[in-house]
Amino acid sequence: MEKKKFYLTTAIAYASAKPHIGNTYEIVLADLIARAKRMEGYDVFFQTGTDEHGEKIQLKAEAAGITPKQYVDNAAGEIKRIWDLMNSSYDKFIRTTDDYHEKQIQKVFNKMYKKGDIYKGSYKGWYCTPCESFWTESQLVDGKCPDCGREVKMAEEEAYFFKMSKYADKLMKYYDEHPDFIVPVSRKNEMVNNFLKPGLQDLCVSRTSFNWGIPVDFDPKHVVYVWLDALTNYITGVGFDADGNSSDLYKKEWPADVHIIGKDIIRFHTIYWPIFLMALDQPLPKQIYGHPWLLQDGDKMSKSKGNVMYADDMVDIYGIDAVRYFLLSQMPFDNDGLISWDIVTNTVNSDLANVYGNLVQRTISMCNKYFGGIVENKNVKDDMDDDLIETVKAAKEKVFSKIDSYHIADALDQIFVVLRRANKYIDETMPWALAKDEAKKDRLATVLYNLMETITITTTLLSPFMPSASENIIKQCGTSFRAFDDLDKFGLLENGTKVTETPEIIFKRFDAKEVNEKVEAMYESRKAPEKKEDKKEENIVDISEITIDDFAKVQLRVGEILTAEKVEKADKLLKFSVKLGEETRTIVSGIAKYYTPEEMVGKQVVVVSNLKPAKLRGIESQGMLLCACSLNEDGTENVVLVSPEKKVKCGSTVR
RNA sequence: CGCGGGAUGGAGCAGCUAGGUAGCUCGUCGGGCUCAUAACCCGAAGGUCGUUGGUUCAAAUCCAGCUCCCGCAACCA
Repeated sequence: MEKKKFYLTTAIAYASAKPHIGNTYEIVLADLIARAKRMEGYDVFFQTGTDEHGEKIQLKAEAAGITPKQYVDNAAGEIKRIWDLMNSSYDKFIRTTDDYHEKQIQKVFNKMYKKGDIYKGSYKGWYCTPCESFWTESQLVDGKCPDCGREVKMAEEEAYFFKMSKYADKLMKYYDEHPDFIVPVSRKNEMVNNFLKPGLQDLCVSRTSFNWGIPVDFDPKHVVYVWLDALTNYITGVGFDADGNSSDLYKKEWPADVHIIGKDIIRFHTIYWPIFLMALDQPLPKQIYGHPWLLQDGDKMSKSKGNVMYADDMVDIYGIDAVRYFLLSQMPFDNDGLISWDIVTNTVNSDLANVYGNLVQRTISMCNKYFGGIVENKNVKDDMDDDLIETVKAAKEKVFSKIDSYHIADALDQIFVVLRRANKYIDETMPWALAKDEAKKDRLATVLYNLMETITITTTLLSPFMPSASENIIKQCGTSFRAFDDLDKFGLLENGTKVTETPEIIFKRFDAKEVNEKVEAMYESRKAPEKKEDKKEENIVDISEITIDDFAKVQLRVGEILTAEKVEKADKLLKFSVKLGEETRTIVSGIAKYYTPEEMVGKQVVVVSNLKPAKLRGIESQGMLLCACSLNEDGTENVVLVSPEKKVKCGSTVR
């Protein structure tokens, strides 16, 4: 019988920075599913890769003084290194800078254009020249600029658009007919209520403001929008051809069985991606699973907060499989998971070392001690065996049904129920007592056989989660992985199996204090060089000296705050009118978290008075308030207004 | 009133779709055992299931209001 195919993908990782442990979760999760499916007998194709275009990468490359291509080569290499380090068994690693991909994107764009789904248009709107901004009809006040009240004119900026709305009904219908399309379901409602019901806007699918992207071949000053570029990897990677000459691999694998993605990009995968596919007359993926995030100290992980946890650092300390285990066991199905060095240490110790590792260790050493390492079932049964055996036999079904519904932590928990049961079985049967009585030798043999059989089956079940550790254990047990079809049977372990004479500890215990010291030292040793690099990369201006003339360009003046109010629908912004000598200006500032409007009124502040006006939440801010900013111990920001030390005349210059 | 999620013993979670004695892991305390990685096994303490009201013989579970957190969106000159 031919094997059923199973095509799964991760989202492709954005090649702008080293992936942290939260990003790494996704590849481990996908890898687990891939391995589990292979074990079940599916013919699995597993694709991952990197997303390498876009303005952000262009800017980062410029800041680093290298070409974007050099930048992404480097970043993609780093991502691939970590994916490999985590022992992920992908079949294909696609990069959006691969030439076959770029060529297909151009074809796809062309095809959509010819079909009429993409049209050349413009950000058209009412343009206020002094304010340099576009307004929609509804934003205008009496037909004039809502900001400055001046005349506006109809203006355009050239761009290509995709007719999203054309496919909206079809997409809704697809949702209805495929209730499992979006997992978890709660996300589906979010998409429908937020985007489909209000009506889909046409999506701008080209950019002219930067050039690091795939050029539109018939209009090369445009670059293809990154999401159209990135999403399409799922078909180009397996050989899709827009002209109809798709590869056999494509014909076999597409549609994908599941796209595994982070919950933050569900919208792109459940709305734009299916619609792009409809436009190409291709079938839609069967399922999108938007997994939750790993939060560090209750916060979304981000580089700016420092002390970010990386997979390779964790592997250095705990080992690959312990890290994989942690990621997979810690993440709830529908809720964000937590991570910290203490939590990892604790989890690894209590689950892997105490329950699993120790069970293996004590069982092997008893086999050696009492029977010279030979495992043999003498069939001296006891009622107390039944519960253990039933628990073992029931595990397979439970584990795989949990994996199928992406309840990964629950699947692991099912296995650990068996392992805990086995530890208890040792206490119930008391092998050391049996060993003292020669007449009970055969009973003792059976007890140890039951334990070894339990270890063989559970270790096989654990192998997709922890491939190399389970292989190691199976080897120490002197046996081999149990076949999938036999996982719900008990008693297939061959008599005469010989365990290793020299068992080695597979999961050792860690001392939380030692781990923390190690981590401290690691962060410390890294601090100095990394800081420099960061500055070079992101804040090139900060480190270069300026001349007095440069400084003279900045006009600082003292202003007095006349009024202050909150900006509607923006929780960070306060709007001020500030008196600067004769004139009064409107200034918007993001300090609502630190100051209330009331306490601001009457204060004298330092204002950058010749800053180019900018629009914030639709309000023009004509200057900037100076604040002293620092990071608190707990990572939160402390922001304090800079104010003249004595009352001075309004509008005084500051130098 | 932009959209959505959450609130369950000290910590992290399950239970809620189909109401009926509140469950798991970790931690704490007491005991047991000695094959094992100071591990393993047993027992105990600890919760009026965010709050108020409603439906019901019966509500963590269904309904309504409220409070507080967290995401998305917007936004930090």
